[in-house]
Amino acid sequence: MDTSNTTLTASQKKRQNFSKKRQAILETIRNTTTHPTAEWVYQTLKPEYPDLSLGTVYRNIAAFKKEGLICRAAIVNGQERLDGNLSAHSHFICKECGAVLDLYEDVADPARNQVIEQNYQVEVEYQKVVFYGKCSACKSGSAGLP
Amino acid sequence: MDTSNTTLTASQKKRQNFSKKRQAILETIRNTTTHPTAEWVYQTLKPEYPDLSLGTVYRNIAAFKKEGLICRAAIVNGQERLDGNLSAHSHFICKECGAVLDLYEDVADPARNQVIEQNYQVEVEYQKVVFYGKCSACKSGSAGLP
DNA sequence: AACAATAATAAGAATCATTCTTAAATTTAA
DNA sequence: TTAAATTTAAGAATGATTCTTATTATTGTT
Repeated sequence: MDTSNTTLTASQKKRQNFSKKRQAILETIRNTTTHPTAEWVYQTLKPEYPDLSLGTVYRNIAAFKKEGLICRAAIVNGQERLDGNLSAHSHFICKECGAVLDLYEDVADPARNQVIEQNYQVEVEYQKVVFYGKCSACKSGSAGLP
Repeated sequence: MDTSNTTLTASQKKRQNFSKKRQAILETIRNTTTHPTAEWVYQTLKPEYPDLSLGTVYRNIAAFKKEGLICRAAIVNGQERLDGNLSAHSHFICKECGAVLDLYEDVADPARNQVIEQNYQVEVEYQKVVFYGKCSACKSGSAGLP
């Protein structure tokens, strides 16, 4: 059924032609390790794209997540924190200022998922380990929401 | 100053005299392993307390969390899932139906927190491990939001 | 370039979980 | 029982996110 020629589906075409704003939203998320909120992305791009709307940021974030280009790092104080880094890593969340840090220590026990699957008759796709506490800045009292 | 007599602070007194509704909200959360939402608690108690208001459920949940009587198991589909079980355990979240299961396998590595603290100059208070996938019901296609 | 089809956008309304306000009702202390 | 403090119901307000709609931009095709 027509799968061997060079015709692209509408969805494939769409993906090849990112608009400037869409591309900028993705790059902004990829180029930071702050695990930003949608609002932060919007405020960051607003100067360069004065007619950018918050709805566009949210709509593209939803699309990127569906396409697997970005993912959710966490929800902190009711706001989703995004992550453009898809490599396996875990996070530290500062309970005081809300900072989300990347941790690259090995925290996943490969044998563990199998044990869980057997003990509960579930299918484990992935797991997340999140550490909570105070970041170095908040430990020393030099706080301020990043 | 004045700490050795039997006088109780206002806050301590308050805690001794739970209203019926307040007590019922706490017991409802404690007596289920479904990790309910505030709305579920409300709907569950409404028949027995016809004049219960959702605001009362939310207000008491906030108080219980602050007092450490209950905690948050997770946020699933934008809703907080509560946990009256304060013992150390982790959770499995079904990506399909949103079920939150308790896992009692040992997943916390005591040495790990120290490594994280040293490597990042942070203060780790606790960590959470959450497994994501399909629960046994959703694996076999017999779904239905619990 | 001009056209039609498709996709992306800005603006703002709508939604949904949660929090807040207020006035009334209940409980407590004395 | 009376006054002070607490708790509540009801519903308004909030805040993050999603949806709607009309407009604009882009693409593929002549």
